[in-house]
Amino acid sequence: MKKLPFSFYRHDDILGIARALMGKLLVTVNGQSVCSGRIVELEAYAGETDKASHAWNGRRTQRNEVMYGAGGSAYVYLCYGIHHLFNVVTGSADQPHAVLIRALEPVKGIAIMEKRMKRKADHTITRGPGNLSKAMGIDLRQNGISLRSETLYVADDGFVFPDQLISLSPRIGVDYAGEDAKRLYRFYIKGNPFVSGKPR
DNA sequence: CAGTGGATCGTCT
DNA sequence: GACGATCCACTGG
Repeated sequence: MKKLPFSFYRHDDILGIARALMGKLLVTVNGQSVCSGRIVELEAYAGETDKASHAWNGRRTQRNEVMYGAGGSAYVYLCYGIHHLFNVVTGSADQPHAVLIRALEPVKGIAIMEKRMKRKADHTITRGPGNLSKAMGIDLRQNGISLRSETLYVADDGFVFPDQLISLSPRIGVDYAGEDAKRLYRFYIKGNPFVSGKPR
């Protein structure tokens, strides 16, 4: 079980990185509490040329500043005033690519997740970007930190999903993005109950 | 089931 | 002052 090296993130093949992140482990550590989950759904956001991205057309604000740093850090922001959405920043410096993590299959720390969610674990406990952040204890405090931190990291335990299990679709909730909304930038595991949306 | 609307607040105009 | 890379409860069929 190894933390991914920065070289994993710091190049501009955003779709290649997205594909490679499928099946990796997201880990959070809070004191004695360790939680981890396997990535089963995500979306790529292709920087300045992608209308669905916060960095579209070179948009650069206090909020999305971390996207413009070199890959390998966390971009967390608040959505609808309620949900924290967790992104993996990728690309070389000034190349504001990111991958939104949308669903995990819980691996460790399920009792801790239940406590955070105030309910019993089921297939929805880490389903959807808002839910997984809450279950994993991710919020704005993690914005900008390294993905090789003690308290937050992405790891490879050798597990790989075969290509035949991976499906592509348009991204969720980006209808405003015109032609870019049609891009097949969402990756998910076929039939996995932790994947958001309707089964397909 | 599908469709609708409320929650709730940091961020940008 | 408006709105969002969401979620869930609630409605009606």
